[in-house]
Amino acid sequence: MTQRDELDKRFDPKSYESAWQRRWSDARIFQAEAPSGRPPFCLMIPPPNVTGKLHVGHALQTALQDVLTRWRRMLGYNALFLPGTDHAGISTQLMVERQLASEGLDRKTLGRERFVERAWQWKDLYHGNIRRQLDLLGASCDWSRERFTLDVGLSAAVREAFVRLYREGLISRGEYLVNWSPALGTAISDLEVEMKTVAGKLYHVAYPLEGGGQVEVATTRPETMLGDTAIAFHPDDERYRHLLGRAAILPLVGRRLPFIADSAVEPEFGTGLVKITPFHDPNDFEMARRHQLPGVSVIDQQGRMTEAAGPELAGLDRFAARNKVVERLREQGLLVRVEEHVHNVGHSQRGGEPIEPLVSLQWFCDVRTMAERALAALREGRLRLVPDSFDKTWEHWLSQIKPWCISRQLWWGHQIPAWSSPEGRLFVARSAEEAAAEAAREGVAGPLTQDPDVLDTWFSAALWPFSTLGWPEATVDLATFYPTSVLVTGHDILFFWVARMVMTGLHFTGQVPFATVHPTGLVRDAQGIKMSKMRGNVLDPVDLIDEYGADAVRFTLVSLDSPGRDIPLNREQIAGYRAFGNKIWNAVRFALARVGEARVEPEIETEGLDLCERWILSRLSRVAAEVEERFATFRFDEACNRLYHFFWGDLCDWYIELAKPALSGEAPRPRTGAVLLSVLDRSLRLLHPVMPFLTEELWQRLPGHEAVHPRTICLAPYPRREERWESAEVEGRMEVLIQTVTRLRSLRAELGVPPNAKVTLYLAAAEQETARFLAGQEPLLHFLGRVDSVVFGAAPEGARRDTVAGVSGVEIGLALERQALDEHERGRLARELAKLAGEIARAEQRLGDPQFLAKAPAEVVAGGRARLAAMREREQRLRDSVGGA
RNA sequence: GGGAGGUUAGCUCAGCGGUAAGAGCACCUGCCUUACACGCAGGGGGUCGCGGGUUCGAAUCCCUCACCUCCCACCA
Repeated sequence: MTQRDELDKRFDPKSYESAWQRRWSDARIFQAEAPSGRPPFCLMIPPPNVTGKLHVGHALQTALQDVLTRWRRMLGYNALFLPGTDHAGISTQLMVERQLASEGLDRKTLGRERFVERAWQWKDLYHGNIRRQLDLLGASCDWSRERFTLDVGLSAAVREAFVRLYREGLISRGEYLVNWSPALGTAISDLEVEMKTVAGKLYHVAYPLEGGGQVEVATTRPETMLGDTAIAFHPDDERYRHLLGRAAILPLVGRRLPFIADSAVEPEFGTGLVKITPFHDPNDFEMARRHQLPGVSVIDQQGRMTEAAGPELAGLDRFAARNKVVERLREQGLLVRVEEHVHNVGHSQRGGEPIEPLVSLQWFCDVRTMAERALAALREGRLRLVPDSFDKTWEHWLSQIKPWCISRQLWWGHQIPAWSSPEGRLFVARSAEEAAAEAAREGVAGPLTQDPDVLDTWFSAALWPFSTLGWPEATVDLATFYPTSVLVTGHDILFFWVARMVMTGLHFTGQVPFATVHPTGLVRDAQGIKMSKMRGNVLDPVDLIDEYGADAVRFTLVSLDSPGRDIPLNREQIAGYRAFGNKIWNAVRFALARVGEARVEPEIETEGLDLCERWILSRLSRVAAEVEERFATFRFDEACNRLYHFFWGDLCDWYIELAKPALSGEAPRPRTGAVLLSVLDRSLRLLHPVMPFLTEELWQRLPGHEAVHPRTICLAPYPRREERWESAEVEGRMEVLIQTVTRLRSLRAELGVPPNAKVTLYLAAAEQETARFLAGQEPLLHFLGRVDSVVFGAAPEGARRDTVAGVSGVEIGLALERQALDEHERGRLARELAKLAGEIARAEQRLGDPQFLAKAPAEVVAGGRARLAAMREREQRLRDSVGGA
């Protein structure tokens, strides 16, 4: 693509991030093919609210989705990351209503048609925001395939699905008790009800018995008693059995309440008698059905008392009515007592107020058989949740699923494709024309009116994996990309969305819509506390990107995705990964300045290379294998960890340092520059799915990168394991060098040798071969250990000596002027000695245990012996140091 | 009431039978060593929630308890 010249000393993500997103977009790099000869990889975005703003949870999911997509794309898949947005019925409608209110308007006066127009304007106004934010994050979406849940195609899919389910008898309309949100003015599904623990009161009320006497009934909602139609007790409850066939008189109203026996009653609670209010309590509704009891609606859709509640209360808010009822009962001496009572009350998730169970005419979807198939899919392994910790939750929820209330009394959404005639005949059809035609066929005259309700937003979301690809039409996209590959989404919408997609997917396409689901945790603040506006601990991804760059934000989020865990996000960590970006930047800057005419080589063989080059290639192959394995198993945290330590530890701390003498001509080695460039090329490619911008920016500047891919790193092959590069022997030898240098540095620091002091290093190795090897590394020892001369052989009397940890038989010594150990150092050595003595004792005991020798594997025993020997050697050295001072 | 997960360094978390327990950040010491002070080198710090058990060997497996999170749930 485009290449710029100088690599600025300053690492500034802003200088290239948005530019690359634009170039990728202009070049249509992320546009998927259909049809295609390549294997498909397809991932659908969980459509965010079209008028919303992305939060860090979205950023996390998007980053993970994009890592998977970019990784597969680089592996040669025909990758599709399909973006889109959701019309989000309730919340969008609320936003538009709020806007209207600020203009002194409300939706009722505006009328439905104009209100919906306003909502579309609102949608158009905000629509671009989501894309802008996804672009900032670096999401490699195919925007030519963007969808919106309320667009023409998806609306057609929704009507098709509805009509089919209706004709199959799985969707029906009826009057049932539903969760009603008075604030929103609509029914909501069970999932949208949130239980909250509240401190309430339990009122004990005396109900007079017909023919004298009274019984005591306990209730938390006295206002509903006006709708009582019976009193129930447990069938085994001896105390009340004699009441069967008798009746009580409802206070304040005077209605006759028969007694019924039902095992749903808990005899231990209260008095063991329950007042039955069929139309305002779900239990009572069920009980009333079992006993053919009538119901009375005493609360309306605004949460106010109805005429049926009597003239005094009619029109009063339900909570005001509660007080009034209590007052009247007290006056009449029927209030026995009131106790404090902590209990759970269902609240409307969106509206926030206590829901009111009430009876209304709604549409329901019977999902039992679909749920069974969704359960079977998981049990049979056609669907996998990774991690599988949600399997049980899935099982539990789906196996006791109840009908889904899919109608909403809103205006923004998919209007239900059902029309009724003046006489009330119902015609469910894909369009008004189809409904009219059907009515005509049936000889029904008169104008048809469409059901005013809209569908639950999750109904259209449930079709997302296939509706976005053109279903119900048999499109090329559908054939190419369905079923999709992976779904990544927050575990909080497992039931709202994932389970429903699986159900509808199986029902309409016969296939699980995705083979694998990766439920992510919720992003929390640094202390692990949920982010909320009220607490003021919300981090806005756009701010974070502005401050640290998208790559750092992505790397942080992705590296925190541990299985089944929530994600604690803090700025320090992001700053740490921005520093990693800076490290990468500078490593490349170093290489560009030093490699001369060398170029990236698409293929590299280890023949003729020196140890250092063979070592870094061996490490590179291993990290490629590890990363591939971790990506494939959704261990993004571990993948990031390996990449980070490989690049910073192996590549920068060691290889680049080791390459310095070679590149400056002090200790030339064959092809160091080419290896360095080629390793950087592969490293950038390995990192690209997580840090797309930085890696593209730098990769484009590597001389010879065009040989890997002519245009972009996005399409360059993802590096894989190269077994021919791997060598345990090479890594073992390098380990000797690394440990020797490390020990030398420690010794210098421990002895307080100034950085610029002239020092002679004495080096002795027990094994000939090791000695020869170290002798060959002399120039590197000078450079890395900052010593002036190296003498091979035992250190002279009086020198400070030490053994190299982890490498038996290598001894180093520093010839220094004799000086007394200071207190600090003496203390340190004494402590180390004591610790070592303890460890030696433990190791000796273990190795002396016949049980251990007999039962532990030979390698473990051998390893223990070797370690013991090394510890004894070190102990001796330490004694010498302390004693010799 | 049922279920799931957690309790490891000051903080946030990895590790989940092999015996010296890891990372990042924070902290301490010394360094602007010719890529990087968003850096380099060195270092301190943990009886792996408590108590039992299994095992030659347990942070890792089993059990009890404690505390914390979350999900589901019709004691009015």
